[in-house]
Amino acid sequence: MENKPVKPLIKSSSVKPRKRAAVARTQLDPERWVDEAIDVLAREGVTGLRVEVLAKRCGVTKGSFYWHFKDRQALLDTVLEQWKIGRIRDIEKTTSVTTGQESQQLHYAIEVYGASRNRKGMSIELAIRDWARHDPQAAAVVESVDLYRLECTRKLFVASGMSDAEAKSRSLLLYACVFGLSLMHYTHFDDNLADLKQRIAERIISS
Amino acid sequence: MENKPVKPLIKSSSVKPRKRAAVARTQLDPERWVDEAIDVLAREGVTGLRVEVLAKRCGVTKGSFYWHFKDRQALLDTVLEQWKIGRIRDIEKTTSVTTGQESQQLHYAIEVYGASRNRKGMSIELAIRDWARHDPQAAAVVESVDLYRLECTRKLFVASGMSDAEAKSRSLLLYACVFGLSLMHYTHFDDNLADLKQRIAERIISS
DNA sequence: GGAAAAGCATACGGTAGCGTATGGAAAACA
DNA sequence: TGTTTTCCATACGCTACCGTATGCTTTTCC
Repeated sequence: MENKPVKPLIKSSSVKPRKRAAVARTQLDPERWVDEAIDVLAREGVTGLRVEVLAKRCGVTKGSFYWHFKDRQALLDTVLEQWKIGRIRDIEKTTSVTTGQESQQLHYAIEVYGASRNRKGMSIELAIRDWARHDPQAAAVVESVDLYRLECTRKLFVASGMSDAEAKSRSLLLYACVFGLSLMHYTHFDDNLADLKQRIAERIISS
Repeated sequence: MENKPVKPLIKSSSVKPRKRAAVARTQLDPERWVDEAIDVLAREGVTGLRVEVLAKRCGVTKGSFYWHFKDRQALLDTVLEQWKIGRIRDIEKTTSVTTGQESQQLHYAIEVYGASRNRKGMSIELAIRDWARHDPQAAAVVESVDLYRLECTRKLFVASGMSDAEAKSRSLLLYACVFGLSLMHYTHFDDNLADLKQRIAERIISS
């Protein structure tokens, strides 16, 4: 008995090109909401993801939000789904091999996560993992992403000549270390962190 | 111009033994509040740490809370401080060496954090680390604990015959891996997780 | 150009949370 | 026993949220 119009959570990205590109009254599509949501998520965690706060960031009121989304949970679902899609795409890009370069590829994978330019990506990662501690749905998404990642790097280790069991353990060690490092505060542990990281990467990858 | 009585945040644990051990109206000391707070923190994170919720768990109203603590922040401060003290004490216990057994000690350190019996301890750890992402004060506490831990295991690696630089990198790798693993969802990655963990521990510790 | 739909604003009711004010009961003290 | 502290309950004002209802304005479509 829905008396409200059907609200596509993600507008079928097909058509409906808006005639006016620049307009006073901003026309929002759900993607905009999701983008802002992920930004807030990175900064404040899932508990900071509040409808009215988001609306203010978008320059509208919640009247708009509740037109695009059924409720707050619907937004959260979309955020999770979008994150998952983005991660899978990213993993494939990061671990696509040019045969014989598996070691470099693995080093690159580590580097990517540690890079300071990727701070926001890691913030999202951590926020979602914290979210997953209380939310089964988020946990399921994290698990699927984890398994996909682990599988991709496992293949790289195997391709570089390791046994399957060893490759699996290295794969797990790699990601555990990457996320663990982003969780720690070790800036003042040593004055040559680059060397430290280099040694760690070697330990994870080299035979 | 404080018209309120001075409220010791942590009661000078000296005296004032209550005559009646079992009494209808529960007499609460701040320790009780902190214990409950840490429990809630483990379950729900710092944002779930709300005064009235806590009061209900203690079987009182917030009137009691605001007698023991100036405000919510005062409780949070105490929680952080108590956690820090507990961690330092724990680290010393875990890494106190009987010379010649450094390797075993390091294996034990890894095991302790991964153990399922220690689930709550790890939940607190993760909750506080997430807290530290938004709160400089929590970040400072985490950093001091991290540096202390890193230093303790570093000594163990050195004692087992490694160079200082190598010991530092192993120390960092050890804790990063421990925390990283607790952040991941890899249960279905392999059907022999014990073997996987064993290999990882070896990789971290052995020369 | 007029009807229909899309997109948003405004206003409302309701809950949960923080912190204060104040009073009352129980314990300690004298 | 009477007074003073301790400790807690109750009641209040305030803010930040969520979700709904309703109406206004702009597009879209015929």
